[in-house]
Amino acid sequence: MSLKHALLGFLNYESLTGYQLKQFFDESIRNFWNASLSQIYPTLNQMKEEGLLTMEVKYQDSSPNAKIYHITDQGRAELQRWLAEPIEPQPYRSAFLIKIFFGANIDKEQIIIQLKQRLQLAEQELENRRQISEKLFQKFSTENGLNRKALFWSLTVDFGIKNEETTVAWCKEAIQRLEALQ
Amino acid sequence: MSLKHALLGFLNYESLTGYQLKQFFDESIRNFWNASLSQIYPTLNQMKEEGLLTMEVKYQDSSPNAKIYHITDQGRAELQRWLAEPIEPQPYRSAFLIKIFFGANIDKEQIIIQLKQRLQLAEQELENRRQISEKLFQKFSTENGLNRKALFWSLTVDFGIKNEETTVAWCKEAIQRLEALQ
DNA sequence: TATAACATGTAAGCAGTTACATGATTGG
DNA sequence: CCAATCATGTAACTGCTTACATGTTATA
Repeated sequence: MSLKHALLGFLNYESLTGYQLKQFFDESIRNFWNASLSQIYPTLNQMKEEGLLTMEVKYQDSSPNAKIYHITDQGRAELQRWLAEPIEPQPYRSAFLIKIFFGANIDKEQIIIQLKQRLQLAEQELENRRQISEKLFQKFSTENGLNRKALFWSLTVDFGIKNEETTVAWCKEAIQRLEALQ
Repeated sequence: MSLKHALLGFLNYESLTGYQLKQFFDESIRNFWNASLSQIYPTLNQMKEEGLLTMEVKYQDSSPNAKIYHITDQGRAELQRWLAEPIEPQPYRSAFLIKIFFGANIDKEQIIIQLKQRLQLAEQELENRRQISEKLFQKFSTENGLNRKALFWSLTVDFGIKNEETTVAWCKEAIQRLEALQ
């Protein structure tokens, strides 16, 4: 389960609560792995049972009690193992491509409308990720380029940018090909 | 559920058994939506209950009895409705990008190995999809280009090709950037 | 003689979503 | 006074995967 390893990844940098982990997800890896609090909390509990984490209750005056999770040696070992393990290819699924595939069943104008929506979405996402990329460089640039951590982060952002660019290009071409259809 | 609509899409062209539908999946949309027989059979049953399909048993001498499914008017209406309905963006998930994101936790060589594996996979897929594309053109080209159905099919194949190309380019760049790291 | 192709399913489990539940503190 | 932020969960449901179950016919 990748969620577990993502949690281990963050907790290997610093000890955090479930709530904080959710914030880290939202600020960094949301674009390629999102998780809800209602999934994070039970997963952390389970990981504690498995010996990957330990938990410490922090009593707070000005806010509710919080459970801080710490990674264990076993957890660190599991993270390393997973990172080095060869990838198992994930099946790709796209409901949108099913629509395109069966597009001959409806008016081409209706498909064009959907392609234009998809294009707009991709353009927004592209702009969004370009901004993330720029912030990353502003924050973590050193005289020899990005620092080690930020280099890896920027690779994932670059992947997103390249993919959105591809989607934009494909949508535009698809719209043209359909408009050329008599 | 997209699976239902994919099944409706195929059954709108011709009546088929669950087994045949699986073959259609494997031959056409597998690259962006796969389904197992153990998911297809119960889904067809459910769709029959919902009035989207009717079922007819075909007794065969030379092979087991088969259940042929026919789309109903209600099924056709549902397919049209779904095709015209605006898309709800699907969350993208990539365990591989999580590994890259946390790549600073292990030796860069280990990440490079994984990137090279990913690159090889993408190159294979790219070759594969280019062949599919060529076959499509050989089979369905007319004097004004592809016929209507095949045009939509080719759009989905093109999407795959463009994406694999992007992945190939990104992997190569990522490997270079990591190798340049001292 | 075995295995691939034809043909249909059930049952258990997993990962993730959505809805529901509780309650304090801070800022507009 | 209301909404947002902080903080933790449970329960039901959905879609999909994996393992199991059954049986015939054609082909190598």
